[in-house]
Amino acid sequence: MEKSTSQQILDVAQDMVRSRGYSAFSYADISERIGIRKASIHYHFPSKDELVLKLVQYYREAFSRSCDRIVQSVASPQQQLMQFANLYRDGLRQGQICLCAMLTADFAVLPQAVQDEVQAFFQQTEAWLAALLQRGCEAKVWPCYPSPEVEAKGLIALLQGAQLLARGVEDSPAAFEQIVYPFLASRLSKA
Amino acid sequence: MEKSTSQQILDVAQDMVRSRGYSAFSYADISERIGIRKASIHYHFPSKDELVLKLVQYYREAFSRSCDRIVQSVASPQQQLMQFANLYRDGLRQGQICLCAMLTADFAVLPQAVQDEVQAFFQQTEAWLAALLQRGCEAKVWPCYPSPEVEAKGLIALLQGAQLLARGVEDSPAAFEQIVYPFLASRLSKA
DNA sequence: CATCGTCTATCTACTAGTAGATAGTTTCAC
DNA sequence: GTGAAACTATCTACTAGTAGATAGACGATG
Repeated sequence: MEKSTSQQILDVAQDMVRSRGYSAFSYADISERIGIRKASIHYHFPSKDELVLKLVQYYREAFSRSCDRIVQSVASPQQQLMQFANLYRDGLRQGQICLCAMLTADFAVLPQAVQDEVQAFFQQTEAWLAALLQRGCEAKVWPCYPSPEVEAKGLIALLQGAQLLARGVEDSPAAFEQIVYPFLASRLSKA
Repeated sequence: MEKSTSQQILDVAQDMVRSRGYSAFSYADISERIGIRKASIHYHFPSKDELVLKLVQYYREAFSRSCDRIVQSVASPQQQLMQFANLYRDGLRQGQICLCAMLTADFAVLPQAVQDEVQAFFQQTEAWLAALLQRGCEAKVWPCYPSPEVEAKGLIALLQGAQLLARGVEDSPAAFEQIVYPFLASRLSKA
């Protein structure tokens, strides 16, 4: 069974926003990519704002599921942290950065509802990462820093900044790893 | 003496790109802000691409001068690093992030010449910061990490990511400090 | 008078969004 | 079951507005 039209629209829109940004993609672009007329896209998503809002909600759920999968499947906190970092690395192969990182750059031109959803994404991600850091601290696999929340914010900042810096380099995933891995190694080693 | 028209254009364009992004600002916006017709802006900068290219060159020079000032004026490497970090904090009050961070988000839609200039900016900044880290290491004010270049990349990634995360929060500069300062304190302490 | 900077007026291409029609499916009353 | 009504998903054709860009006129300055 093929994907529904609205799902195709969301997928293409996600790719475009993550690689080009909110202001640089249009209904005409989507229309061309999936072989459907502009008006048909408006049928599924009446306005661009609504499309992007749905997009962020959908992205937040998918990202949340990825985090759940990490928690459930893998043993050590170190491995979990590694997998979390690799979530940010993997989009780079297609020239994509985190949807909400891109939308944060475009923050000033977003409608309020989308801004709120982006903020909610970050709070959720920070909370998840802070919990992971806390588990690792309790399991004594890395040092206990004063505030797991602040530590989580710092890590997410690093991951997002590394995504930006890695763009425009020929081998983006490798550039990302070069920045992120030494940091993870030194910052979260047992000593 | 007032600023020249072309300088006014560059200043307004810089503000707009740093707050809204490349695709979300227009000649019409600039025209309105400085009270001049669109056609007059084309007289000074025939195309948007040329305007943005000049903008990045101008920004690179200005940023470079700020770095020079830091090197020359202040005593300790710690203070120099702090001032460098604060360069990234200060634009946040006006909702601005680093011009080249924004343009990296918009990377896919930029003409080649602008992409090259943005890359050059990062290389220059990394080199400057790596040199500062090396001086601090030799002066034994902080530990010597294996590669100052990689360390510099990581720091810049953190600063840019922190800028993104701090947007959309009510007091952005404070949010920026909350992320960056603990990191600088722990990562670059003498022990 | 010639250059500089600005203007008005215009252009083409594109933007998001709408109107109205249509083909195919589903629902439901009889 | 049949037929009417409603719904889904698409289309063509259009709107009003904006994008970057250009041609040519105008006034000032030196």
